[in-house]
Amino acid sequence: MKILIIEDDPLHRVYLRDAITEALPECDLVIEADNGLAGEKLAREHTATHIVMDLQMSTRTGIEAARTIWRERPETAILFWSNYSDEAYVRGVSRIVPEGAAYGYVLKTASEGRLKLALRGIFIEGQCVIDREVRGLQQKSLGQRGGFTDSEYEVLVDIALGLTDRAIARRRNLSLRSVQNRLQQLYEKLDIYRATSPEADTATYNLRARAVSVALLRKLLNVSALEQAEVELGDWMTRR
Amino acid sequence: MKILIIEDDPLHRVYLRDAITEALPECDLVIEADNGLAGEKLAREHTATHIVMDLQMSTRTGIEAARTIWRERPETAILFWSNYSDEAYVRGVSRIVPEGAAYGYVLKTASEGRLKLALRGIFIEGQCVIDREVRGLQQKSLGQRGGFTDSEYEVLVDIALGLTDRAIARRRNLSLRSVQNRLQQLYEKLDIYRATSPEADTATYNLRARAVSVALLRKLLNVSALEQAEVELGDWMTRR
DNA sequence: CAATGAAGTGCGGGAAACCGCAATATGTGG
DNA sequence: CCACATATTGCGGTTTCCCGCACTTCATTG
Repeated sequence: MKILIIEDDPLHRVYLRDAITEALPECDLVIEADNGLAGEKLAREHTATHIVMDLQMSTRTGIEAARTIWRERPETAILFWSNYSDEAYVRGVSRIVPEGAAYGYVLKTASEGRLKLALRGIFIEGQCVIDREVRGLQQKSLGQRGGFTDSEYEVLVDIALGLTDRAIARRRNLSLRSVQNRLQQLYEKLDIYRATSPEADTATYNLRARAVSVALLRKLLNVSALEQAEVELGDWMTRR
Repeated sequence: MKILIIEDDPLHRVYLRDAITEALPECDLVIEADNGLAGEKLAREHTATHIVMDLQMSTRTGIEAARTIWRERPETAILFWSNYSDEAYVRGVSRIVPEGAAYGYVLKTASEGRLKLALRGIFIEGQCVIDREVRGLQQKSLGQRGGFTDSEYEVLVDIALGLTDRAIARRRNLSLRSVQNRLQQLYEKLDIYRATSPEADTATYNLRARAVSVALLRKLLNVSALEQAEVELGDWMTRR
């Protein structure tokens, strides 16, 4: 059994390697890559089917690497081992996981025991192992209560990129008014109103800018999701 | 000689401890804190004058911790050991360093040799040791060329928080028009114009939203700087 | 099939953002 | 003191944002 580690912090890499050899004696080979791109390459060369990776790497995000790897071999088991439980990451992962693939999401703050348990669960038992902290987000983001629909998330990203209502309408094939409707729902759910307390003589917040701000502060968005969206936007702009 | 480590990642903590004991045999005591708040407390109790800390911690940012520590004892030598060289961090640090204090800024990607050299330079020789990658930013941010003045940076933060022009004017004691002028300079420097290529029939970007976006993408702003600014804004709002 | 509800669209208007122009500080060096 | 650059302010006007209101789809359900 062969396991591929994709992780850019060398300290975390040796920690992972140790945890793996202890938790999985049936593993006889551990390969390592220190960025997403190299990870994709190694996965292809070794036809790796068991991978542990960080999200948030320089040359290629974990999400991106996982997507191309899963596109080539959807049965690959991947454990995401990440510092953060931002909604943007969780949403990004659950958006790309193929039907029936075994995967996991555990935080780096988890104990060594939890990590080892997840390793066995995913790679031996073929289960999905998701940390409780992350699980909470996942529920919320897919279910209704307080969560966001995909279309709301879309406009959130679009205004975060700085697009005008009109540009969003063009991009998403909607009327201007529909875009504005979605924005209003978004403002509603983000609770942008309730803004300032005392004399409401003049508004203190620009709604769209404020929405981006609170989305960032509440970890609904993060910068690497933004980077991703930026290149997608670039594609779209040149394509037309 | 006593050294205080403030760092939330346990792996990095032991790595640091090892590097310190190897590079500084004259050091006979190493104390550790795993967040900024605990770090402040330990610094006070031990009257620590030699500190190595991470920026980017949960309970209290490195910047915040350093500020209170330096306020109490400005001659403290602090080495910032960070993952990122975002302009927001560099600007934050150089904003709070007291006159004549020894400090350093080295990236976690630096070799162990560089780290040890910095440790000796700062704690023994009383020098300032700043990594080249960081140095570049520092030049740019303080000097003119392409850099931002403090007032431009201020409005950048304000629009990132979602404030309206009027609200910014009130907060900074300026006229509405002055705020708008600063914004235009900001847009100029961020190169927001040059935006879309072919048919400029309608604008594709909302300037203020786009400005925040590119500032984030170019690491002129980051989320923890935003969080910081958000609480300052909260203070200001209640105070009036 | 009628009823209910959710999402999209058009119209209209008030508020904010964006910006050119010009007058007035403020300040720095000769 | 004057000359010059820089920053601030006011005015006016266009564009975009924000949103209430009314109408249309379209799907779900009893």
